[in-house]
Amino acid sequence: MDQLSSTLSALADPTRRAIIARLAAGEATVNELAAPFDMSLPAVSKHLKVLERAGLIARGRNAQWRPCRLQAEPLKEIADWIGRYRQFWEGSFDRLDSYLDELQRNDKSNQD
Amino acid sequence: MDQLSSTLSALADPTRRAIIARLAAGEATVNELAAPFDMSLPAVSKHLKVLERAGLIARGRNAQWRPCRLQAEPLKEIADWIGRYRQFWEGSFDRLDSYLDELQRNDKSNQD
DNA sequence: CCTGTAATAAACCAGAAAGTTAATTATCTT
DNA sequence: AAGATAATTAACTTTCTGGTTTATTACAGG
Repeated sequence: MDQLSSTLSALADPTRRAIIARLAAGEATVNELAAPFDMSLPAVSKHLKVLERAGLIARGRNAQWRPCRLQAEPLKEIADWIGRYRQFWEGSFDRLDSYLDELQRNDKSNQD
Repeated sequence: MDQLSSTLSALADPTRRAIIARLAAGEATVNELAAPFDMSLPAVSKHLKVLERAGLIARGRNAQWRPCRLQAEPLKEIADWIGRYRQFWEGSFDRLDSYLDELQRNDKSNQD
């Protein structure tokens, strides 16, 4: 799966977004991350694996703990993608102008 | 499913993102949208239903055609969510400062 | 060395997703 | 009324997802 798709699908789950939000406050162990959820530890462990495979978290090692930390870089790709459509939700816009702008931009960054 | 999750999961598919990109250039019928893909028409029809349920497209009616048009408003919610993490991918940052900023912001817009 | 704690792995299950082909509906055209 | 075109619906298959419980691995400390 491409990077953008795997980042988006990793984020398309409220539990995983909550984990990201928690990690924005700093490192945390698996048990700490799991505490707020009404869900087994292995379930949280699986969510972490999804986030890890998407490159959104990294895991260290400290004795029997695996502290997780946020790796936000993949979010940039989403921000970039969505930025192309900003004009479509921001107030009024002239569709033809928008289209022409888009075509011009496409000289450099295309696709998707 | 919550709005943010359904928008993110709708976008977590390259076919659907390509459809969005196409619609940014203006309305299109189902057959027009399906043309670039090596996939049956019903498959595309299903993708459109996913996008519609996420509020990302709207469908009109013109004789036997159902022209689709982009509705980008749900993207705003993603942009807002992701904006909270901008500091984490933009160059260097001081984590404690970031955290404190975040806490302050949370007085107003919380969750997720 | 045994026990407790942190975490992952394995095996399993139910339901959702993404595709297929064949059938159906709706509309225009002649 | 018949036929062609646009699109959806139905029925089905396969694979993925998100959860469970039980078992296993890895480490710390008495």
